[in-house]
Amino acid sequence: MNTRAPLEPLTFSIAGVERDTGLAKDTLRVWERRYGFPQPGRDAFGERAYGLQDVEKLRVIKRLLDQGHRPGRTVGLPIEELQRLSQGLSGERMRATGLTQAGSDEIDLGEIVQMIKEHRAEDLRRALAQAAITLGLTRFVTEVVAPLNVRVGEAWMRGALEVFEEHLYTESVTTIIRNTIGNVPEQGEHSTPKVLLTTFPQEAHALGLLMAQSLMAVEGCRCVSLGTQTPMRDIVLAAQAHQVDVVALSCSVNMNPNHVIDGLQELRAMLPTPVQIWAGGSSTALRRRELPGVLALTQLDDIALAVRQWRADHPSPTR
Amino acid sequence: MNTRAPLEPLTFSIAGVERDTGLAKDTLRVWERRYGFPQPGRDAFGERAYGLQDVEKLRVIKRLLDQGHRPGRTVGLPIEELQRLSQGLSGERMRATGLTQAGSDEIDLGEIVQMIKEHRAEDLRRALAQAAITLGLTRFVTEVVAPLNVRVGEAWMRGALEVFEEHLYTESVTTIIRNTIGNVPEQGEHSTPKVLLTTFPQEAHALGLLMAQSLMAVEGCRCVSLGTQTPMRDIVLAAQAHQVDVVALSCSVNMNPNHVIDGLQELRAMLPTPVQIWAGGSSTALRRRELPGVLALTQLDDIALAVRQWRADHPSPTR
DNA sequence: CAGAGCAAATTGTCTAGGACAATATGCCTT
DNA sequence: AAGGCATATTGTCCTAGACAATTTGCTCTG
Repeated sequence: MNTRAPLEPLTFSIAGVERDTGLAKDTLRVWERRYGFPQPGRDAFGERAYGLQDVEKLRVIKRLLDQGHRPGRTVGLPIEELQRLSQGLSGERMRATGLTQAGSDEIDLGEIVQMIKEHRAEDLRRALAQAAITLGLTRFVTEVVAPLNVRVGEAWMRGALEVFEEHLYTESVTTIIRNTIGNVPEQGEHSTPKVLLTTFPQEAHALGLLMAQSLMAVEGCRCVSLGTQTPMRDIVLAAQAHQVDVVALSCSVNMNPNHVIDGLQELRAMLPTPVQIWAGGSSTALRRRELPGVLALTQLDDIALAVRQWRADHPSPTR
Repeated sequence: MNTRAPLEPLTFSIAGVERDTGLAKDTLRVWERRYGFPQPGRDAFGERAYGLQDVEKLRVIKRLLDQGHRPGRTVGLPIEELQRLSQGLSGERMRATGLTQAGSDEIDLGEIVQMIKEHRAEDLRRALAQAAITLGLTRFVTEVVAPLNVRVGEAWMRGALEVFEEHLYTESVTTIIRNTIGNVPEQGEHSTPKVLLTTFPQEAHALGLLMAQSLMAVEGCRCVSLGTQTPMRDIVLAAQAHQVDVVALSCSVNMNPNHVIDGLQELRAMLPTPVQIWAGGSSTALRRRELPGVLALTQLDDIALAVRQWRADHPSPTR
């Protein structure tokens, strides 16, 4: 009925693994059948009990799959081999996409990561606030928060960061961005485009949404945010009620790529044609192939471009 | 491999229904087996195809379940009966809990509810911001937000408010409170008590936590918020890392009362004695019986009292 | 009459292996 | 090289049974 959470989670239930890795229960069972991995033990009730090592290996596999590897060639490989693949590819990718540990020249990101690890909450908040003021909201989000997210995410994957440390980071950044958005002058009733921001029901990650909102606010959009996890039906109802020009969805890596694609297509079918759909975030589904009627914004910079393109296509009639 | 989303979604796949209703696939199948509802047709491939009416009825059922109804007595009932139940319960509860429509004398809460229903997003934000400035943060939270939450909750129970309308309300209030907290002068490094704020993993409701944080900030506490859903283990680690005096938990009605009690007791056992535990929110568990070593704050006003009591018990040694 | 204790009913999630459509891969031909 | 086609891969759906966790309803007791 529920997942027994022992004080020391030596084992995970299949539901727990689904939560932690994003791999569906059916998938986990079929991998076990086909590839012989993972091969969880059984608890007193005959139910699968995954070890910590299994879960970690599954996380590595998940990342490789997201990068284009195939299950048949990765699941079943020893962990060292996977890490080699992971290393090789990430170096590859970094050079290919130019994703070096880039970031602002003016702000020392390493110093900020250090503050997180040393639990200097007040210093962290001050440093972030300082950076936001110095750089302005757009550069703060693109040059500080985005690369920090990458670093924090990687540290968390490596196990170098505790959950509560990541929570504090997220909360601090959220506070700073929200405060700074508050200082952006409010848009007039007739400025365009009007954008509805939210995430799908499976997506609980609020920070990406907030980052998108901040960039749009700076660009002069009228933003209506519903927060995270809005049911499909309500996204459609809200778009109609608020008469928005664009529906913007944030999809993080944690989401199942198939769910992202299905969701976007279903949404496209339910929304009237003039309403555009913009999908952003780090979900691999957005990089895979183009979806008709959906604009994929794979980088933060794309947001400003999309806004300008929209304005070029929709010249204001009365001014 | 994925669910075919027809252009006219006359039917939904089981995955689509899971997305739209939040009911797990396993649950949908077992309901069909046990209660004979829903009884979806089959598509060309022998897979379940749910009709639009089924999905709508399932949504109503889901809402009733969230309000405490039991599946055996709701699933299988005709739709009219369900709607009658939906109407009836909210009146019942209102009288039972004595939740009269109290609120600020100076702010017209009915007007604000009206704005939510009419989707006047900008007006809503303005009215809330206005109220926050006029009344100050403490009175805004206790006299405007708290009673509004009750009204919005009631309306939602009655089905008079759509999910997206509730989302917009929550998002708007969050924005205003966070902006206003930003204006509270920061506390010095030695002000006390230092409070860690968060919620248990099952509790996703962020607004109650934010309200508590705002009242504590006004009272001059040093607040460290981890946001919602921190694992038990990390609450303990964070309390130690940040050397807090108090751990404050927010528990809404949505939480299972037994989980609340178990969680609090477990936490009490893991935290050192000098660290106090304050538990607030509308969870019924807090009203039931006293827990040793846990301070239950059943009303918002209790927060200020608790802070003052703490200070009386812990006279500042160096000043 | 409130509360404690216990049996019975309810309910969500797990189990097993089989099936198959959608996609990706490999090979052959031009 | 580029296009077309057979084959392999892979995620999700299917059925039906089982059972632990919780809730409900009853009875006994102070």
